Amino acid sequence: MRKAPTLKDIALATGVHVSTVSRALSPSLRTVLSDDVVKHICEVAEQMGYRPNRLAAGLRTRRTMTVGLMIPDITNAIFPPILRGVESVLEPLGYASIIVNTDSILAREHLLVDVLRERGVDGIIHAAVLRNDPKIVKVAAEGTPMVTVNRKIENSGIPAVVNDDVQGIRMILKYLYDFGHRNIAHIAGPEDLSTGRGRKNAFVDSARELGLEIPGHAILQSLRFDEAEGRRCTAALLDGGWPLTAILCANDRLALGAFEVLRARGIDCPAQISVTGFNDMPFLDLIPPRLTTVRIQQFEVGQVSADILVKLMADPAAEVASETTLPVKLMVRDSVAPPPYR
Amino acid sequence: MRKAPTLKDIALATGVHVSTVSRALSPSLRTVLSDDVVKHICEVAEQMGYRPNRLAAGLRTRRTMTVGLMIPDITNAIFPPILRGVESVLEPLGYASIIVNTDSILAREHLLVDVLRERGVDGIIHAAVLRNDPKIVKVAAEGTPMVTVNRKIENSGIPAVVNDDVQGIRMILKYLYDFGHRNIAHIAGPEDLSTGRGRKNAFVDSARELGLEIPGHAILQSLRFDEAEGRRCTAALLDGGWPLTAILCANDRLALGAFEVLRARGIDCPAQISVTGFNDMPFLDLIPPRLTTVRIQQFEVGQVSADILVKLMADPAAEVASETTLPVKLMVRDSVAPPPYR
DNA sequence: TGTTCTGCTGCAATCGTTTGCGTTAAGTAG
DNA sequence: CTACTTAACGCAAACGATTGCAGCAGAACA
Repeated sequence: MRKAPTLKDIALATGVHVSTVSRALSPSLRTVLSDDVVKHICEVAEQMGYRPNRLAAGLRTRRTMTVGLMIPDITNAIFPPILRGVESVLEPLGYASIIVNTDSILAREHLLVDVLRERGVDGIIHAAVLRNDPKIVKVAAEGTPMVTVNRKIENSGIPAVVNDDVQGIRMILKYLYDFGHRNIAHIAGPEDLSTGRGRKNAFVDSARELGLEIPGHAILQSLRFDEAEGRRCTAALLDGGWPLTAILCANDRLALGAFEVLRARGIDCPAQISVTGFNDMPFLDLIPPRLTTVRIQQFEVGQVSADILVKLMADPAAEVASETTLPVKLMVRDSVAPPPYR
Repeated sequence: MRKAPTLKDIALATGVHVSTVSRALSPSLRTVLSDDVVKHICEVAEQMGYRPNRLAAGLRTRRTMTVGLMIPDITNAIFPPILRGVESVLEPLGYASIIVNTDSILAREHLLVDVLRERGVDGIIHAAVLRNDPKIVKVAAEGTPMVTVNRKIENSGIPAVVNDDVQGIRMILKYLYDFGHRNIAHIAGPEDLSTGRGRKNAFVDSARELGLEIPGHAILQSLRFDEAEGRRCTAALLDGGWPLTAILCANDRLALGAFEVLRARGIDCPAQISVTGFNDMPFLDLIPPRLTTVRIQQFEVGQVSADILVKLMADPAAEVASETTLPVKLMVRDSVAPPPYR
């Protein structure tokens, strides 16, 4: 194991002081040196295969050029595109990312945020926040640049990049309405996530605007954004006896769970019951009956949040939008049809 | 921004030397101190919210407790489960992971391996290696603990954790054969990946064992493991005129591409042409005609590779299996049927 | 009582970079 | 020819933690 060359090694090889080598290798400081010294040092450094030690530099400068990305679960297909969006802006700038999965567990989240801080991340992109979380707010307030994505912590002062949930729910509810649906149930996302609650509120408000009478028991509360909860809620809904003709799900995975239950019970979707989703996760267009859903801009949401984080890392006091809302788009596919004639 | 407390701060608060604090906080060294001093220091540290600075510790000890994970592309659905498998063993041990996407581009891979080394990772799990890659071999030889997963660098001395590709291909080819298929085409994976070449060799060998005559033009060479290449190769295959009755694809995404072309041309799968995949990626069982494929143990492959890496990081000279092959399993679904009668 | 041992803690160097400040020599002006 | 500016570089102190070694006390022993 040959030891990696350090500034000192280069200094020794070139006969100058390490501080001179340091300056020669820094684009902004090399101007104070004479051109030929810079050139010589760079050549030797190159030839020795010098790579700066970010640990040492970070210790001194308090900038590690690494950021932390907190997500609920990387196996959830909507997060990888977000990460690539983040990476697309951060990597060219020289940042690396430490990615952690919180599994939406508060204790894990708190543990992991410390894992990130111990490693001196320059900032955190948080795609897994709960609707309120004092510890995270405290970390941000103590000076760690942070932006939340997809979700937000309500009036926390932490910049958030979100999708236009209200508009998305409104569009898709209107779409169902226009097909003639009046008895529309909603499988809501978890209460402790801003997306869960936000979409539910949007559902209630939009329903009122449309003059729909939605009884309380037609709104089911899921505990997680996954297929199992989709199944549970759908079954409960069907067993409830309300003559629903459509189910508006708070996300695609809940809708996939709904598909399963309907299929198992021999209920045709969309002929008998229409189903809609939210997010438009990958491969959805290959799974029948192709789910009509709302497309969120996953990659872009990552990009925008990274852009903001970069600004914040450059200047923690920078003025950035406290909330950036990206437009969504209705993806019309096959899971919605007119309600059956009765 | 309140500065994070350091050992020095605790030392000041407790009236002892920083070295004493350091020892008190280290489980292995605290035994040399008197119990009450340890207790007092721990209490004060706890109360001040002390978190060790891994940068500083890493600079001194050359261990950062972070590892690098190199994958081709996180949006490829088979990698997230692998990452979770890796995380399941590394995180409890206190390791964090820096994840990078190489996009299977050599130049990016080389760049990113330096990104990891600059940050002083204690080891690298490499799920994106090309079949041969001198630079990576050099990095490993210079002492960076490394294990490759899913793929391998042939006789490089780098421990590899792979799936039993040979057995998988043999099983699925036999499965097709037993249905009566004799004209079986193969869409092979990229030549520069060990999985691509390995599965192709396994196909050729297994075909010979079964006494199948497979003409050279029935083996199409894809350039990437994706749907677009699956489409291209399938189209070329169909246009080639060979009366094939089945297509054995080197992975699921190629098979999904094949599905598309068959559907577009009005060819029924499996009635007219059977198709098989490899990997069993998530959601595959929801996409019709449900693909018959080979399941690899994604999570486990991650676990095992992390286990090995841990051993290597503890002792770079540790004796570890140079190649660990995990068993695969045939997933029988709906995309295979007997060849049409002619 | 003097000596040795042992248990506990302090000292200081070290890891590799960065950076404010001081020093030197060359260059310019008077 | 002296004085003073400026360019170019060296010095050394940080950053926060670890760790070999030294020192000091008290205990045990002769």
